[in-house]
Amino acid sequence: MNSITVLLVDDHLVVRSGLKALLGTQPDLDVVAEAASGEEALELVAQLAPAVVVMDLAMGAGMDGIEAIRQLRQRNSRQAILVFTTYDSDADIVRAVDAGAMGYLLKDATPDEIFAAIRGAVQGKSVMSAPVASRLFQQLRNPDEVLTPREAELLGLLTEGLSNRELGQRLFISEATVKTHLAHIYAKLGVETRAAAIATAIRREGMR
Amino acid sequence: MNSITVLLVDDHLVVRSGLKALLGTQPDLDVVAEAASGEEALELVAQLAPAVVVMDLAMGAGMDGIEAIRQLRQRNSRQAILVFTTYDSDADIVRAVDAGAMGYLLKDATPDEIFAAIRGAVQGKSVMSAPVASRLFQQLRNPDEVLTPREAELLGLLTEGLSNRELGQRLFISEATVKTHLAHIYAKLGVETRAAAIATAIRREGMR
DNA sequence: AGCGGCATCAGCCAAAAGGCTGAGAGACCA
DNA sequence: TGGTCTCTCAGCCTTTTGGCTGATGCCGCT
Repeated sequence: MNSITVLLVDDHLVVRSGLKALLGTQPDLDVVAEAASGEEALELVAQLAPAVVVMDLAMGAGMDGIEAIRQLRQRNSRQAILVFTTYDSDADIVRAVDAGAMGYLLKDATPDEIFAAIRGAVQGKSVMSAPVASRLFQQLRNPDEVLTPREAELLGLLTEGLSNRELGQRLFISEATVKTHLAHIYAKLGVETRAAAIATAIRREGMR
Repeated sequence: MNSITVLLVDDHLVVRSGLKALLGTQPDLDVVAEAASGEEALELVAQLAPAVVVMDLAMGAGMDGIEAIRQLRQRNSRQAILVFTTYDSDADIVRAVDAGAMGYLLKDATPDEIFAAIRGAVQGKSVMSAPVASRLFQQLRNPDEVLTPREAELLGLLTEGLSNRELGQRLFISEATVKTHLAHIYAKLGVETRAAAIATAIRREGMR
């Protein structure tokens, strides 16, 4: 019947045309437009009101995917938003779901997974790749491992390579307090040294 | 005339088909095969002897792109190898060129750039995206800041969060030697602590 | 009022990391 | 052959980190 209208958002032309070619093999899926940036996506959604938006998170310049999702939600548009990206970083997943994404697919998903996700999304089903799902579950199962705001702040500075003294100065707290926070952070991250903390933080939060 | 035969190597189906669609618009470019892994690529090159191999560096499982390039070179095959990847990390660029890549393109390159690169590659020209080129130049201008192989190896392990003792055990060298290497690495990276070294290494090398 | 979570700080001690100097072996190159 | 680079190792000393214990004030919830 009515085919499902799809908007593709990805800053890489190659990915867009690949996805378009792929979706073109399905009679019920209809790619009505492509956007190379978040801004473009917002415009096209307003104009075309596609049923599904398939969106990459990393966008070269300007608004990133997360922000685009958030803005789409705010304009209470009723598109189902599917994240389609290369990386499965904890922070990205949580932020995307939080911003209002219906599903989260990795770029190495099989065609069938992609089709199923899009069809599911319009029906309100939320679909995600297996590795993504497992990460989400882990977040939910271990709320103990969620950093407090202050700890997160400290961890952020930690990944810049600051020493305890510098951390203290930057946050206007004593070195003793810095050490206390660090101990908590290490425990929550499951590491024992600041080096490991930095490594896991940068890798798992997708910090750059 | 004789069209240019191309082999695409990328673990993402979407990227492959996008690239294929793109190259399909050019009468003189002929995608004769696609590979999803380094191993597959080696096989297909042996069978089909394409004129150009367009290869992603990050391959999900098994042999990565760099290794594939190296092996292709060792089998003194005469393909021109073009790297086509998302990130422009210093280490990747150097390693790819070192392994024998003819060119280095980023995935946000325009179609024309991609076409030109492929055509240039078969003629022995080496082509690279502007940001890539500038990084390479910087490397050439500051040879003092280039890590030795051993140092790079150590830095790689460092970003896993290992201690000096663990580094030594892993590399079969004494802790004293580890500290020597680290001192050199810090000097070259322009940092003073391992924390900062890890931070800059992960961020600038695109390590994950 | 009481309890728990959060942020703050202190002191003590052991372990790890970092700065410095010096040095030998092998590879490579002019 | 001599110079340079790389990798290897040692000792010594200072600074930094990390582990542990304990403590205070604040806020929010019951």
